[in-house]
Amino acid sequence: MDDVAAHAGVSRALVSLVMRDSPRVSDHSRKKVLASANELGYRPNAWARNLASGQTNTIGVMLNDLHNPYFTELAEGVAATAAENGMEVLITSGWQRESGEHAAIDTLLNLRTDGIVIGAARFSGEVFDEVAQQLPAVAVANFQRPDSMDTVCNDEAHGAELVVEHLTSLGHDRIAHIDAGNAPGAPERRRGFMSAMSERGLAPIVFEGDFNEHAGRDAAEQLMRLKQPPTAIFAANDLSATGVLAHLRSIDARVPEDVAVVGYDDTLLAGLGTLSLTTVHQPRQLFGQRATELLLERIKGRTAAKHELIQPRLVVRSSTGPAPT
Amino acid sequence: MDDVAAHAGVSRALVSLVMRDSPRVSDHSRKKVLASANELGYRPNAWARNLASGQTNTIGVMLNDLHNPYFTELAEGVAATAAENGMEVLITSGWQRESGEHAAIDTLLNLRTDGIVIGAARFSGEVFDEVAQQLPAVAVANFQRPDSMDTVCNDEAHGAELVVEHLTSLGHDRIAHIDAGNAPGAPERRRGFMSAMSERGLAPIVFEGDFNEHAGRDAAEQLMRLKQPPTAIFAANDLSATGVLAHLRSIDARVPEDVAVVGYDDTLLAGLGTLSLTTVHQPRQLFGQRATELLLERIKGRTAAKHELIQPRLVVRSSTGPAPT
DNA sequence: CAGAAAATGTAGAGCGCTCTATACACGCGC
DNA sequence: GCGCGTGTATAGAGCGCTCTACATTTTCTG
Repeated sequence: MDDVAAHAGVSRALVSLVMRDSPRVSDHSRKKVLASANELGYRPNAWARNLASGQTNTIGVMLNDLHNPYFTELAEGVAATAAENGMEVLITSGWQRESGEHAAIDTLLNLRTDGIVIGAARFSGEVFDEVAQQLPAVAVANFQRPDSMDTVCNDEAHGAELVVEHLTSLGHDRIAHIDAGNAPGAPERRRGFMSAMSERGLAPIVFEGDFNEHAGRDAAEQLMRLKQPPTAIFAANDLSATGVLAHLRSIDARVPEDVAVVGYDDTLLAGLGTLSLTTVHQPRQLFGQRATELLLERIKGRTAAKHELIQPRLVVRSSTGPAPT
Repeated sequence: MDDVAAHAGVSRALVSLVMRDSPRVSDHSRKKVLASANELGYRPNAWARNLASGQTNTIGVMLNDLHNPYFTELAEGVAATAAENGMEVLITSGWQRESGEHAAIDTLLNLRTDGIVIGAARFSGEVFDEVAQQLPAVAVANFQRPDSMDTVCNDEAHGAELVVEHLTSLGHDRIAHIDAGNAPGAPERRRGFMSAMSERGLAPIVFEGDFNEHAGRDAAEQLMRLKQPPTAIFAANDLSATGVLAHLRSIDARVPEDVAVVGYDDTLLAGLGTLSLTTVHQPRQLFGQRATELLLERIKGRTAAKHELIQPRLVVRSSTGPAPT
């Protein structure tokens, strides 16, 4: 910076003002400085800048798992909203290990970004509290709702209810749900399914499963061996639904004529022509947007915790149809 | 840091040594300082540390697109190798826009991370040169091979050759390739296919396509309307192959008895029981590992550019079988 | 055309750390 | 008792920037 100042024949302070786009600089000086900077290949040092200014203009995003589209779309929403507000985004990932998550959050805390978005749920409540105590933070898709930070969640239960509503309106009454045990989000989906069914006076059939294809296939096999097999199967997620479809195809059951199948998440899979799966869509980018907005409020000084619930919507494709009569 | 020093009754320099795990500190002092730091909730400020030390102990990873598993697995490989070497990883994404890529790389350059891994290919050669001039850098999956930085590429052509070899060994001789125009990697796959075919004295059939399901379906439709339809179809990637499968199913052609189908990339899709696609697997984590290793060499002072080619391997599943006689 | 207000530029004290040089204490051999 | 090496601790000068307070110049106003 000193070199640029000398080259342009001005003070270091002026160069600093130019680099920060201050309006307090005349056009003439600005051009002169910019030209010198360009000529010398000068680029402000972020570490020095942030140290001196005490702020980073950066939002840290800590993701549990980069492979999961859920989190990457969340990050995309954060990035878009951050960009609108002139902030940058730095991402760290826990690579699916809890130790990794701790390292990732530590990196961000050491960096003292202006705020942190946490897209992961493996931490215990105390960790959330500890993080929140150090920096403005908001957790996404975390069902613990720590009161020390804001949260943004999808209304899983409502998604399940939408499915039940859709299927019953098509005349289905023997509806089975293949769940995913205690995996994140699964208990909420199960509860939503069960209460939506009982509200309609229907007996909820729940089979144990998981968030993968194999589990879907196994559960479907058991379900179709029942004396009265269900006319509709609501799988834990799209992948699990894929397993269900595979089994149904193997026993020559027609979809949706004999059995209707519903997934959850609206992943790439669901949209494939071969599967064309009715599923529940979550506006995942919106999660990132709301999270960032809440974070910006926090950065500006709000302290009371806010908890938001985002509503999913049903995407009807050709894996569901009227119940067989 | 001053507070911790005062609390522990030592100098600031000693606290600094303790925080950096220096061996030059007695056990007694170390414990005392650590206890004080813990009590006061002290956490070293990364900005100040990096500014003063002139190094960041951090590798920056710039990805074109976080949604693409290709890049996220690359990043995972980088993270793993970086961790082994005691370095941290910070990720920025270009969100599929060129302007985004520039912002992402600028963030990293301003941060002056110890090195940069670039997992994106939209830049012009000059941008690569400019980046390489400022920081040690390595580009992955970039087919331009700028001589200013190291590169790690997958040997796409070889992957295509593996496919041809597999199919011809099964007796296929009318093999069609659905390509993906000039999308990254596609020209290399096409060239590999064509040369492998001609080497074996076979006429390469190439149809225009893209890296998506729709293109695969359209091309398959045209291919199967030929007077002599191919007995094997090698799609541009798994997604495109999914489209091929969908069309074949719609015209009741059996896979692999009537037509063999091969994808590329070995994504989640290929492994699904319903599709069970023979495909080409790329060791994507290995890319990240090699990239990081090259980068560490650069950081240590190597200046001559290295270009590595990583070999893919064929994963045979049930979408390929002996050619119909 | 004086005087105030606005516009523009500058000096210099930090920001929170690292790192070189140096100090001090201790035990060793001669 | 001296010099020496070894193990620990410290002082203090930066790292490259920002920001407050102030200086200087230009413009506006009656």
